[in-house]
Amino acid sequence: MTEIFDADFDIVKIAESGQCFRLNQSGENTYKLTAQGRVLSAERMRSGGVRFDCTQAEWDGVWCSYFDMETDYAAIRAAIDPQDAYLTAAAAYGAGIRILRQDPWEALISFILSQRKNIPAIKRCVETLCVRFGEPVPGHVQERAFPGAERLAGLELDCLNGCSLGYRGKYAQAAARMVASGELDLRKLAVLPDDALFDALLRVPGVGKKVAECTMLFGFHRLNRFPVDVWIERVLTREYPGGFPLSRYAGMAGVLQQYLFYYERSGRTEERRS
DNA sequence: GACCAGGTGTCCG
DNA sequence: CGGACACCTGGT
Repeated sequence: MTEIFDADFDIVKIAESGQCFRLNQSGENTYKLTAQGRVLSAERMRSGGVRFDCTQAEWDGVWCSYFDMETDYAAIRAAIDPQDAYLTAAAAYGAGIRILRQDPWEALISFILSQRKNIPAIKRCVETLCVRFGEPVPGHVQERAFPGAERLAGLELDCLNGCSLGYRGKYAQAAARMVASGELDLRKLAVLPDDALFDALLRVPGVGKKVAECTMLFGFHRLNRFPVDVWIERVLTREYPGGFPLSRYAGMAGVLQQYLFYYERSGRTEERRS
């Protein structure tokens, strides 16, 4: 067991933030995450802390980095323009969200599958892929890891489409084959500058601007990226008709995007106005 | 049954 | 080069 106390760590908000699809509520106060070839349970304590069912060594070696504990999110919020009341409110509301360091491959496929799907549907098809094609997680009978590129690359399209991927099945298959063949080397992409990484991702079928941005932010931890989906688009037209001041927030735009996204999805803005 | 959901590729003008 | 439009599938 490891317990952390950090005002800037809210497992509920992270789970609801829509950045990852394998962190889910498993009990009244517990959440379960499958990632890093492991399963982690987290329990919210009355004390305000979060207790994990892992050793201190496992926390230090794996999860501390996965949850991006080295980034100072309070400092990012402190950098927000105090004149920007909307962003200030969104950030206060979303405090506790962190950008996870997800596996680039898993993020790439997950966001390819996300297009024109709602979050429950995305979670369902990711879960089905894992159950059918993923390797068991060591030490756990039930849990499956996210299937590797080689595994997906070897599947017939029918097998993929059996997981409710719809027209995205052929995209996922093509991406898997690019990665499995080495045509798309995610380890090499990881060291590319932002622009080059973005261009490389756009070459994958089914990856457009939005999916590339999400893959960069959530899979490659490029905190400067600012994915614009329909929710963010709504915020931008309503609150930032003159444009969002991206240049002011170099290196942290992605974090602010998460705050805006979470705030918009919560419906807080509408409530305040009615 | 029409319509939409955290888009993308394609085809028009 | 911007703007329609189709696309799988599950839910309202």
